[in-house]
Parts: sequence; structure tokens; C-alpha cells
Amino acid sequence: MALTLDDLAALSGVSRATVSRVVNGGPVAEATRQRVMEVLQRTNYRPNLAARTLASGRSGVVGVVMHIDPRLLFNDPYFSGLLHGMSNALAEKAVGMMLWLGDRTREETLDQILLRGMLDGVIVTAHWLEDPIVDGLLESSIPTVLIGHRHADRNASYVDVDDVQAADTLTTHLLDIGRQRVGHIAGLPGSVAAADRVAGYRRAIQRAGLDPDDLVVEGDFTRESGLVGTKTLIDLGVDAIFCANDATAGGALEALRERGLRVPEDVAVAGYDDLEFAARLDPPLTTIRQGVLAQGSEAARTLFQLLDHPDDGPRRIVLPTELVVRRSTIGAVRSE
Amino acid sequence: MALTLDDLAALSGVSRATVSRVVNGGPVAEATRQRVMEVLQRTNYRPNLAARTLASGRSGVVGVVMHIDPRLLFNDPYFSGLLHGMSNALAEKAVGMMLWLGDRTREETLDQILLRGMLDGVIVTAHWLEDPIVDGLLESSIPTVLIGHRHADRNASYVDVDDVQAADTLTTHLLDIGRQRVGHIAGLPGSVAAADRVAGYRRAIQRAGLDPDDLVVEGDFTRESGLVGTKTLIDLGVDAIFCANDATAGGALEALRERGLRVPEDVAVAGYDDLEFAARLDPPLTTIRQGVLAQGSEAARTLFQLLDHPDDGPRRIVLPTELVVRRSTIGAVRSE
DNA sequence: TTGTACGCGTTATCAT
DNA sequence: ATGATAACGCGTACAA
Repeated sequence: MALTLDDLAALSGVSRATVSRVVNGGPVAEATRQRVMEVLQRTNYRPNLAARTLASGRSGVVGVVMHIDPRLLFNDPYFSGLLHGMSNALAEKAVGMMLWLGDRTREETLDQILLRGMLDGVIVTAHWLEDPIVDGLLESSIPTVLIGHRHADRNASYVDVDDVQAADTLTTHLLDIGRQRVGHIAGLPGSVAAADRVAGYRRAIQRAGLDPDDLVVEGDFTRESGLVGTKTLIDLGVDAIFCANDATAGGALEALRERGLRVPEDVAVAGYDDLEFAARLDPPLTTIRQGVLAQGSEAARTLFQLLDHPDDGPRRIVLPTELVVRRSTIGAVRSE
Repeated sequence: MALTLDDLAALSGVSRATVSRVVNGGPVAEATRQRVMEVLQRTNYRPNLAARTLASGRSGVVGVVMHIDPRLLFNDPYFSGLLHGMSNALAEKAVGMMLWLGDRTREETLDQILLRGMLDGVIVTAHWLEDPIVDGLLESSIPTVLIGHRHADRNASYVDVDDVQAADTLTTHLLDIGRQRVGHIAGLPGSVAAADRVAGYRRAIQRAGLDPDDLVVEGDFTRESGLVGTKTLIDLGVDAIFCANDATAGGALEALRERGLRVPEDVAVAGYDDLEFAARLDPPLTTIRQGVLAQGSEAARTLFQLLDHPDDGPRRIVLPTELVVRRSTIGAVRSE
């Protein structure tokens, strides 16, 4: 059905090699180029990708692996933001994207599908302290860029933000506005972000001479864990809560409202991510803005760099974050 | 670097063809099979996908095209639900998924990437009344399954729900509870769902002997259009609003709250989709449940059918919907 | 049951 | 500048 180079060669009266040169921009006499181009247009020829990949070793396709619990993956806009960013950057260079989603991709499944010469490179989320899939990718010869990174990934290429520093900044903000008992609802145990954010929280709390373990409760990045954790923290008498992400903070606001507590007068609340809904919460949420879209697109660009300059060694990108102060911590603007 | 069939043949002292048979389950003597298997395990051999595709004509990869405005695509959980469903069903059969997202895929871009022998089939959203990409896919020889469909797609394979009927049912519900002036905030002009839902609304309104055009305002499936549209409808004196989707309904609830109107006492509100947040709105939202996840997975399964039985003709699946009545239309359960 | 040999459609090298 | 021709790695008739 589909036309091949040989067909075009016959149609335009040149050799297959010449047609290939025209297609790929090789050295061809202007006259012949014109002639072949005309046939190309007329027949709507498209090179076969499998054949091209086999012959050249490059596919123009990269893999994206998001090894995340589906409950989070498909509900938290954080991940669609990453996908959006990657999709943009990849489409810009007309490179294709193969996707593996969810937590069912065991190492097995992974190298069955991934390491088969069909992919020029891979972008993978490295959000777990232990992740055999990431390990396997890094051990393999396939160019890989991580989104996030573990301590062990210092020599890999990655795009990340400094969660520890950002959490410290946010916690310090809560202390600066006079809060004495700042609690923290942590993220999913086992995730790097959860660990880093606790670490930043602790650092700030300790610097203030307070007990860093007193007011930390477990969570899992969901709204539900915000509901539950907040009830616990209220009983512990907090006057501020730093939630591991915006979804959790949404739950915290609900729980406080149910208990009839005012935000921020009674309890200040802060989140992390600055997803779109954060500014629409009631009250609008103080949070850490990490450019999620930028992380996605930067990961793709980093992979391009890796592919274009294979000898340059790993590339590590740490994107900036920003403290966004809204009414959930500072209250209404005073109108005197 | 990567091992080839020839390498394995040498290692196990048989011909390449025999190794291939072992890998693909052809007829091989049990003794040799054992011997070759051992080598396969030891060397962790993976067939090269490009070569296999070229030789066999099948890739084990399907394309997924979501030709949607990024503003909607990455914010409305409807689309992540579809993706989730497809991802599940595809992973189950270990088939890969190539993704094209957003609205930048002009017909050109599309056949540059899509029609190149690398894809066994395609799943594409058919949400627009006019969509050259869908047209191009259907004209091509590549097996294609639509999610949604236009009138012109009657002979294509698709997975859809009966939006007209569901919208009729929902509108009828609003009339049944005694509302006299039922308004509608429509979806994005040009989308099939928007048109069908208006049609269903009109049908029910007309059946009740009312003016079907009186209380319809434009929208675009976003929360913002819910805010704006509701303000208009309030001024027109509605006592119920059917919103084209849940996001719009969320905006409607906000706008009503701002105006100090009670839901449902003053104005009843209903949405469409029954996404997860619908039940958490204040008050919980009456809406139409369409199994979004099921639509995605069913689309994938339909594509499998198409691939397995190419001569069976098109397959049309219409999934059921369900009216989910919550407090936004019937108010609190009376405690006498 | 097993091996030989050709074809899949392209890129890339080497002559011409 | 152009044309043969050899890879690329695998599937699969066909032969043995």
C-alpha cells in the first residue's frame, strides 16, 4: 500500500539513493531535486519509521515513564502539568512520545517494552526513594533524564527543584508571621518530595529552637490526608499547618472550616505546588510555586542536549521556586 | 551493544531461525527449547522492535491522539480519565502507546508522524464537529477507533455515549422537581458534546411546551464560563441551571453563592460527567455519570477487536449513562 | 524438527 | 552528483 523509496525512484527516474538524499537533505543537483520533489509531493510519500530506525539507529521517539500510583497520577494536576510541559517541548522538535503510566510497570515490563531499540531516550519521574525502574534505566545505555532525583542519582541527568530549601523558606514564613506551633502534614512515605519537605520543615523549626518532631503527622499527598492530619494537629494545638502539597492543603482548609476555626486567624495554612486551584481556595492559599510546566519542558530539552552531545556528561538542572503569599497565612489586606 | 538473534544462535549452537521460534513460540523440540531458553534468560535478550516491525508489519504500538485545546486537556479530569482507561487496557495487553496531545497537530503534522508504518492502530478523540485530523485518519488505511463521533462518522468504529438522551433525562429531572425556568449553559461551540447536550435540553424543554431558546447561554466547558453564564441566567430569572459539564457547574455554584442565592431552594444546579470532585462540591452536584475510564478502556478493546478481526466491519459501542441525583437539585433530606 | 535464504524499507559507504 | 550495494535485526516460506 504505502510507497517505498524504490517506487519513487522508478517514478522519478533516479536511483533510490538519490531519492533518499532529497528526502533527507543530502547533496543533490538542483534540477534533479526539483524533479524528485515534485513526485514526492504528488504521491504524498512518507518514509517508513521502522525501516529508518533500523537503518539509522535513531527513531525520533522518546519514552516517558511516570511511575506513580494511579490515584495520584490521574488526580493531581501536578502530573498533567509535567505531561503538558513535555508534550510541548517534544512537539516543538517533532519528536514522538511513548508513554508508560501507573505503577504496574515492574522492571520486567519496563525493559520488555523500553529497551528495545525503539527509543532514542527516556524521561522518567524519580519520585521514590527506592525505584528499580529508575535504577534499571540508569544502568542501561539509554540516555535518561530524571524528573526529581534521589541522593544516589547525583551523577545522573535530572531536572529538579530544591524542595528542602523551599520548605525551609515556607516554614520560616510561618514562623515570621508569629506562629508558635507550626505543624506539618507530610507527603507519601517513600517519596523523595515528602522526605525533602519534612527535612526543610525540620531545619527551619530547629533553627527557631523548637522541637522538629513534635508536630509532624503522616500524609499521602491527597486531600483526604489533609482532612485526617488536620484533625490530629488541631488536637495538638497548632496555630499553623504546612501541608506537603496543595491537595492536602485543600483538605486541611475543609477540616478547619468544619471545626469552625478561622483561617488564618486561628490557624494559618500553606501548601506546596501552586497549582491552578490553589489561588481559588477559600481563602486563597499561600504556597510554593514550582513551575511544573517548566519542569516538564526542561526535562525534554535536557534530553535533547544529551542526545545532541553524548560526550558532555550528565546535566543537572535545578529550577527555582517561589514563595507565593496569599490570604491563608496573612489574612485580608487591612483597610484602615 | 544489544544482542541479536545471530548472537544467540551462536551461543546456543542452533540457527537463528530456531531461536526466533523459541522467542515467538513456534514449533521447536523440547530439548532445544530448553537449551535456547536458558541462553535467553542468561543474556536477557530483547528483540529489536524496529526490526520486528519491519519484518512482520506489526509493531505492538498504538497511537492516541487527543486533539483538544490544552486549556481543557490538561485541566479537565475528563481527559485524564480517558487516558487512564486507555492506559490500563493497553498495558494489560502489553501494547505501547504513542501520544499526540493538544491542538497543534495539524493534519500535516499528523500524517508526518502517524502514517508511517510504526503504528498498528489509532484511538482519536472526535469531539469537534469539524476535524480534519479525524477525517484524515478515517480516510487512511490505519485501523481507527473514535472516542465520540460526528454524524458523518456513522460508518466508523467508535465508542460514545448518547449525550442527547442523557441531557434530555437530566433536563426532565429538573422539570419534574417543579422548576419552571430551566436555563442551560452550553459547552464549547463547535464541539459535538456541546451540540448534543443542547439538543437534548431543547427536546425536553419543548416536550414540556416551553421555549427552547429562551434560556440558553454560550459557554466553553470551563468554570469561568459557569461564572459568567450564571450571572446572565440569574438576570433572566431562572430557577434551575443545567451546565454542560461539571467544571461549568462548579463555576455556577460559585456565582450563585456570591449573589447570595441558595442551591437548590432558589436555583437548582446540575452538571455533566460526574467527575470525582462533583460529589464534593457544596452542595454535592446532581449530574450525569458517564464512565470516563470505561470509555477509554473500551476504546482500546475495540481497537484490539479491529486488529484481530479486520474483516468484521466497524464496531460501534454506545456506553450507558446514569442520572446521579444529589443535593444541588433535591436539597437536603428532610428530617421531620 | 531444523536450517537456508530472502524480504521488509531505509541509511550509509564506496565507487563511478 | 549519482548509483550500486552492503548493512540494520527479524520473520518466514521453503527446503532438507
